Amino acid sequence: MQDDAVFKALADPSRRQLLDRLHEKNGQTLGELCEGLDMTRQAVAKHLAILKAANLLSWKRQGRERLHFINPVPINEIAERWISKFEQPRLSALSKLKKRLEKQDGN
Amino acid sequence: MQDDAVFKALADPSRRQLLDRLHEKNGQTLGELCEGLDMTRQAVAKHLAILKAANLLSWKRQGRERLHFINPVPINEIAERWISKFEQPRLSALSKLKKRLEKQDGN
DNA sequence: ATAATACGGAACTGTTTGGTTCCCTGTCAA
DNA sequence: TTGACAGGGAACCAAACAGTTCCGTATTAT
Repeated sequence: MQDDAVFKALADPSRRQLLDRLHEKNGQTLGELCEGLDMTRQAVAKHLAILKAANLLSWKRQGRERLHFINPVPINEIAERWISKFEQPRLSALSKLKKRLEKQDGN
Repeated sequence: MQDDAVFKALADPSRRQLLDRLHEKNGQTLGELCEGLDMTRQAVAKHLAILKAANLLSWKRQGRERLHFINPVPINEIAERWISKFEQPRLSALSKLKKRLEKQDGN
């Protein structure tokens, strides 16, 4: 599966936090992303590499810095392809569905 | 974070496959879900326990069987809470465009 | 009653993973 | 040109994880 890397990348809280940070402010450097993150720079770099491998972000060198840019497309693809498998337009419809499904076979 | 269990649960291909199967046919037993899955019943049971802990499915005993029911609500919450962080309107417009273009090309 | 069926529990194992430490390379400023 | 700054590579470690095997407990069928 192609989306495996994306799901695995999103499975870690630190990586989701990094995406959050990049979403707040795009184009941050490695050092910037490390601030306040209670882990070493190398650990953060590893997480960013995993996110990059999942195509969730990209970066480019600028001098001795590395600028990071988020790529929301794969997440959107999950929303459209995977999650839409369970697609019900609204939450109210969803809870109705759940109840109906539970009645369906059992009881 | 509350959604951590959901992301972790979705990170495994076998678990996604189990959700797929349940989506195709709800209310299946453990044995049914094991069929053709190239792993032992106990392994499948573990996966299902993880999915249950993430509130992605539930089950109830019926005699000596265990019937499984999918719960799409947490996935929808991801779609609404997490994914909407990344400029969903622009992206869905983009993917609609992409689909339209793919129809024209026929590839 | 006996045996097959359907599942539960727990110990054990190899691999993955999140994180560290140590050291190296490239870039900018004084 | 020297040194500080920003990042890169790789070895290493402990914990988590996917999966197995062995055995136990209800439930159903004969």
